[in-house]
Amino acid sequence: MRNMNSTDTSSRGEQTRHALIDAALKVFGQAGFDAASTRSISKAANVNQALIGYHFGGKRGLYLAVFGHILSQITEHMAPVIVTVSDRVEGFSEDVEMRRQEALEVLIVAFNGLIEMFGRADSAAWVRLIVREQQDPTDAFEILYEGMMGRMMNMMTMLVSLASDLPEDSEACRVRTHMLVGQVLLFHIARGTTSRHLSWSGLSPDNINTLKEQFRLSVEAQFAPGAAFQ
Amino acid sequence: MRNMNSTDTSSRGEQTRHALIDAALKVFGQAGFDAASTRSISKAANVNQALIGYHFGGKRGLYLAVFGHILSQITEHMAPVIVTVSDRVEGFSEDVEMRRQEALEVLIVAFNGLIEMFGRADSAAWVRLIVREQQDPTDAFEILYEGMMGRMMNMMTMLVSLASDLPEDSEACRVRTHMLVGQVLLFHIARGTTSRHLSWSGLSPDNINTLKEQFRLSVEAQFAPGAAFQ
DNA sequence: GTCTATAGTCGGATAGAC
DNA sequence: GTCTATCCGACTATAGAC
Repeated sequence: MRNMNSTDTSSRGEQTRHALIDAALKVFGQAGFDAASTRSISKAANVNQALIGYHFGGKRGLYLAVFGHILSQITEHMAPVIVTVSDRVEGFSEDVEMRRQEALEVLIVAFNGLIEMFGRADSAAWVRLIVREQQDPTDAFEILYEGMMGRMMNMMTMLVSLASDLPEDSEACRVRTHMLVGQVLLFHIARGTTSRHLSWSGLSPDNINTLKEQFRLSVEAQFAPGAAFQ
Repeated sequence: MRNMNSTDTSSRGEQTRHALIDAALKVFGQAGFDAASTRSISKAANVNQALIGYHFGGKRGLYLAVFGHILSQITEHMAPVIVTVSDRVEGFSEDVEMRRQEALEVLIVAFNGLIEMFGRADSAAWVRLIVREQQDPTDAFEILYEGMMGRMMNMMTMLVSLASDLPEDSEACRVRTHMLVGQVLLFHIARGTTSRHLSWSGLSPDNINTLKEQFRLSVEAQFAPGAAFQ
């Protein structure tokens, strides 16, 4: 029954690694790096505490491995969105007004991808970890930013530029892109205020749809041909 | 030289309390509740470690006292804004279109107050603490929400309602208000991404002005009479 | 109200048997 | 690769002198 092939991803060691990363994601997300103890993580993973040292070199190594895992999950989810965007950008019209309209549509598609990703049930733990890292970024944040987030921000900036009159490399364009991201992400970041002000507990599929709908309305107004989007 | 009056706010004990709260604000903000040690706080405050127990009952008590301090600072800063808003709302025109325009102006004033408050140099430490509490709120967050943030969110919601066709108690109105807050706050919350994507280190007065300017443009577009703000 | 000293706890790491 | 046992440092809280 046991598979001796060392490349088998279900070998005993691999199972242990997976169990630890999975448990660490939850425990680190819940408690933060310092408050999370290796004892509680190993207990949640049903694995011996000493194995954290063996497999990851220590608590910090496990933490970084968790971010590697988050990166692969985000990449997996956003890859199709990025492909769609790339494809459609290539086919954009030569006509300025038409291109703006096309870019706006693609922009909404891209942000919907973002909203859906963070609407996934298992993303709540990621968000906590990412938000904590944002406060003062360490190597763990580098993994995410270099691996995916930077690319995504640049893609969004390009779409904002194409959907407006702002040059892609202008500060205004980047600021406005950041603001759009803020419109979406605050619901995930500021759980405390969200749940009280909106009486939303967590983010149900209904809540996600409301978010997408209201975001679309907001963006369409901001990028309307007549809008003072200079 | 020494003042024996027990109501004197500069008595030795008061000085100690202040020094501890001040140091705790910085250290808790930097490291988070668990990673911050009472030793490092008392050292930063130039005060004996045992005095945390004496004055605040323990580490947790000091943490709550810090939030009380943040609340008083926020209240102090936002009080004049709230007064201005209240005054101007009372004088709003009967005419629907005019009132929308007036409400939009006041809305921008209110948000500028928010932007300025979080632009203050000393607010960086608050933001860290507030963001951490948002993840899973405790008594400390209650202090802020009950004391100020809930009131502010309701005020913003009222202004959004008056500046649009959305009923004040509708979900859409609250969601859109939340999105506006997100547009502003992400710059403070997501330092890691902000600094990389915008090449902003911290938030200089120039950055704050850019923020206010771009926010105004965004809001004017969203609330333009022709906009699909249903 | 302040200080020193310490009790009591817990956490991360690791040696060494299997 | 896994497990037990343990070391050792760091932490909070507090007793008790001043």
